[in-house]
Amino acid sequence: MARHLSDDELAAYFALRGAGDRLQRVVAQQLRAHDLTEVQFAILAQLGSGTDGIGMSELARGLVVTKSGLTYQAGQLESRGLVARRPSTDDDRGVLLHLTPDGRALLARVLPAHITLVRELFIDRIDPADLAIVRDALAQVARD
Amino acid sequence: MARHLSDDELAAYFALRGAGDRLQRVVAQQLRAHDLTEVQFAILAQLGSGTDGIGMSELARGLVVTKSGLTYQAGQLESRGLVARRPSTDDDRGVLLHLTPDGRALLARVLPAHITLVRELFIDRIDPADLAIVRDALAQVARD
DNA sequence: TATTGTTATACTCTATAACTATA
DNA sequence: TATAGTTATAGAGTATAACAATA
Repeated sequence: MARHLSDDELAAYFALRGAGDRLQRVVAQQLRAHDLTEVQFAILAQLGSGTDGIGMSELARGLVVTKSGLTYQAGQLESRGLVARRPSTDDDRGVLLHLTPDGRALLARVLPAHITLVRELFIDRIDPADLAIVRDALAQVARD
Repeated sequence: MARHLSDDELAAYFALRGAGDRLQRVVAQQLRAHDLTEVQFAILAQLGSGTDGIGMSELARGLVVTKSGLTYQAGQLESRGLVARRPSTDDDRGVLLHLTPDGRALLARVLPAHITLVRELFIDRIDPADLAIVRDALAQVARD
């Protein structure tokens, strides 16, 4: 078992944490301007990917939160008219969460700003020739 | 202004967020086994870098938290005997926070496990030839 | 029996503002 | 006046456990 990290390895680790933290902080700040937290944005983004609505349990698993935590956040978003609950047709226990038109409109306003931020802070700072290497390397880290 | 991200760019962004989130989640889990939160670990790690103690305001700025937030966390750590407050000699308003022997001992137990985790999850998954590229690229993202 | 979703509840953490003391 | 640090306080968010309804 290795007992230490070399200077280069430590620098790489700090760079990863620094980049991840920076991006998270700036994104959170941008979302706050739309009165959204990161969790709420993640919910809207998930719901925006499909068109059919997503069950509460499945959504909670995908976002790595508890069911009760999601119930709370869904309530917050529902009270603002951004999402709505619909009973599931296949499973009488189920509830499908989906975007309202207002929710979809908000997402459509927020996403471009989000993308611009990602470009400014991340993509545009990396030599295009290196981007594939960075992508593949980081994908390995996220891999189970 | 660019209005979208290419598939490759999007994949790179997801990889960065995925890697950052993954690392944060796993590290938090490991720290929880020592009854430490990430903030508390960050405080201990900062205090462990030097030997002289750090002022509350300076520490709060470094960790991007408010003074009152740090007062709370310092109180948590102090009640567990991991840190101690000492009045500053140069500035009668100041308080220097420093590690107790117990705090230093805990840090000495936690750090190797932390380093092993970083190696397993990050360093060892990247081709050594690519590590410098990843490091430099990510350092650009963290840069102001 | 297991799963879906909600509720009640308690707890942790964070920030704001007010305050004291010193620079 | 500004800064160091604490305190009081309130608010947001999260998890646990108990619950009802359905699979």
